[in-house]
Amino acid sequence: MKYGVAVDTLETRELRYFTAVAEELHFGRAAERLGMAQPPLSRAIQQLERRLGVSLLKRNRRGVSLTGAGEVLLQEGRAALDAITAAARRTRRAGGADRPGEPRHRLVLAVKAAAFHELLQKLLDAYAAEPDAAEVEVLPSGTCEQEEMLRDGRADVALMHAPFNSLAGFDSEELMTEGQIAILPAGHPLAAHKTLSLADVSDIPDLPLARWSRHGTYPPGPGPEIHDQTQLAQLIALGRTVAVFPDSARAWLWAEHAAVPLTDAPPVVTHIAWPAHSRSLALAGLIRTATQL
Amino acid sequence: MKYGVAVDTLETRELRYFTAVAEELHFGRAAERLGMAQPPLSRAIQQLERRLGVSLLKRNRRGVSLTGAGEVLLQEGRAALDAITAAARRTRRAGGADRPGEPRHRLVLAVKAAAFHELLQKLLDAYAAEPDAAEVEVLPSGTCEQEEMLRDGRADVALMHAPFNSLAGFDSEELMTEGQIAILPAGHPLAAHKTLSLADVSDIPDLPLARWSRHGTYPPGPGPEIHDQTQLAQLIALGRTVAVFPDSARAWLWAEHAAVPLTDAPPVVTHIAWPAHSRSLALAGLIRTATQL
DNA sequence: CCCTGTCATACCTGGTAGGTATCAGTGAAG
DNA sequence: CTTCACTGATACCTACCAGGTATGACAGGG
Repeated sequence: MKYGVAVDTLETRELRYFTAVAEELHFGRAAERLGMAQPPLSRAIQQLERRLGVSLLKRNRRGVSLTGAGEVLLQEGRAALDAITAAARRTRRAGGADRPGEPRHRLVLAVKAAAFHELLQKLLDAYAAEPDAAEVEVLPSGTCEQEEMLRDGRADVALMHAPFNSLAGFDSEELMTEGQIAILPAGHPLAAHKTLSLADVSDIPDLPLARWSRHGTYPPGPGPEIHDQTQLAQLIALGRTVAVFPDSARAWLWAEHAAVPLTDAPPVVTHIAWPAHSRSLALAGLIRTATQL
Repeated sequence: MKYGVAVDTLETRELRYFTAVAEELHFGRAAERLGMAQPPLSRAIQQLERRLGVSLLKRNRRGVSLTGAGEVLLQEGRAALDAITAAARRTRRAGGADRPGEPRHRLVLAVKAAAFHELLQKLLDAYAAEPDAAEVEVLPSGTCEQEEMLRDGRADVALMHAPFNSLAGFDSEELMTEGQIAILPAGHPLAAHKTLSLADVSDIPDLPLARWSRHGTYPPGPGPEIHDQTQLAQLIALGRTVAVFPDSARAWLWAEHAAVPLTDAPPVVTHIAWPAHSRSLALAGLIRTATQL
């Protein structure tokens, strides 16, 4: 009996296999995705179920579906796999930094592409002036992708916009709060208003709200599909759409744009966020700098 | 070349091995703790370092110490191992619950032993009255151990006392806020005061503050070492110590005790907290019940 | 009724994890 | 200076098991 102890442990391989099957709901496709043959995959899952003493998949005629325990393992397994790859990435990033003078840890800061201009600039400048500042790599991320990047170790720290980003699972500090504005074509009648409400801009007949891409998919609606800010700026300038942004977006407005404050939009809070278990000195320095801005 | 792809992945075994060595700082002892011989352990760590392309340990004459990258891997690896065992535990707990009627997920609620009496009672009663309530197992935990229990899957949800527990890394909802009181022997001169300050109780000559155990160790100081509330209650009754508690501790005071509000003690906020990635319906129900108390 | 698509089973093979024996370096003690 | 004690590394071997191929069992659809 080699097992019988340590049944509360899973192997990385098992997590990867199960996740693939649970996502594909098809052993053949999952095996293909994993770059292996189907039979060993079937067997591995069976062994996993036997070891855990739990049935994870319902093998129906024509396909596979998850049991309750399977759903739990999919959730928890993804989190665990993220933690594992994060460990590998961060370790590798910290490596090689031992010999040349200081342990000059490189920090990766995830930032929503084309946001936080001013704040980011100030932060980087202030931090670079610190005596023992680490090198900071700014990693542009797609819409609301920062959470993933922190979780899987691509980034060490991120600037986030509550309530758009979820701070759940991270440590964070509040940096600033701002209102939101509607960005309209300069010539539009509504652009003349001193203020607007969300209701005012959410159904302007000729100006549907733009829809941002998130992981390649778009929320439903009539508006144009957008995946970068320049694109959006152009569509607004052309009088084809309207968008709602935090106040600091004024920094990149064009002459053809008009900004009108929204009275009832929730305030946007910018946070600096990082994995709760982080203990890096370099990170601590960056956070200190940020909160003292 | 079998590797060359997927270098950003670590095996559970490798994480366990490295963690053991990093904690013991001694290959022999680590191997013993892992129940294996020393040579394969040495080799495994070497392979790990080669795969990551990073040196993790400094092999000095007489023992081993961690490099910067090693420190990072120890931190991140512990988090990953916790996530892995949490996945196994929670999956197993969810198992077998598929067939009998509803997927009757069992929830484990971690509670600091002998705290939250009233609130806990109300919560359990209210939740049990819900139509599709899961079975809730109350898991008593030592001082400030709830975080670990959530992290490694022994618990699904916890009641925590900010600022004593750190909510970092979890999702949480605030349940109640209360002041703190000093609990003194009834006959003591200070017991006659209407209010006290922290300074007043922190150095009463004849009543040193009690020191709570945390993971078997005690903070330094002159006071008696305490590891359960009954013990403490008795020592206070005997006039040997004084303690500071949230207001709700009045529920378990003895006749020989006197409670005096503290004016400058930070308020204690009771939270219900859970892993941020949790998606369980049963958990959501419990949280909803808690916030509506 | 056959054909197709699905997952499971049977059997084989190679890589590798882990064991034992031993080496090699270093500090302490005599 | 020599020797001993204690450390981690190396050499070599074996057994296990992960993964491959071939095939079976079973269900639906034409």
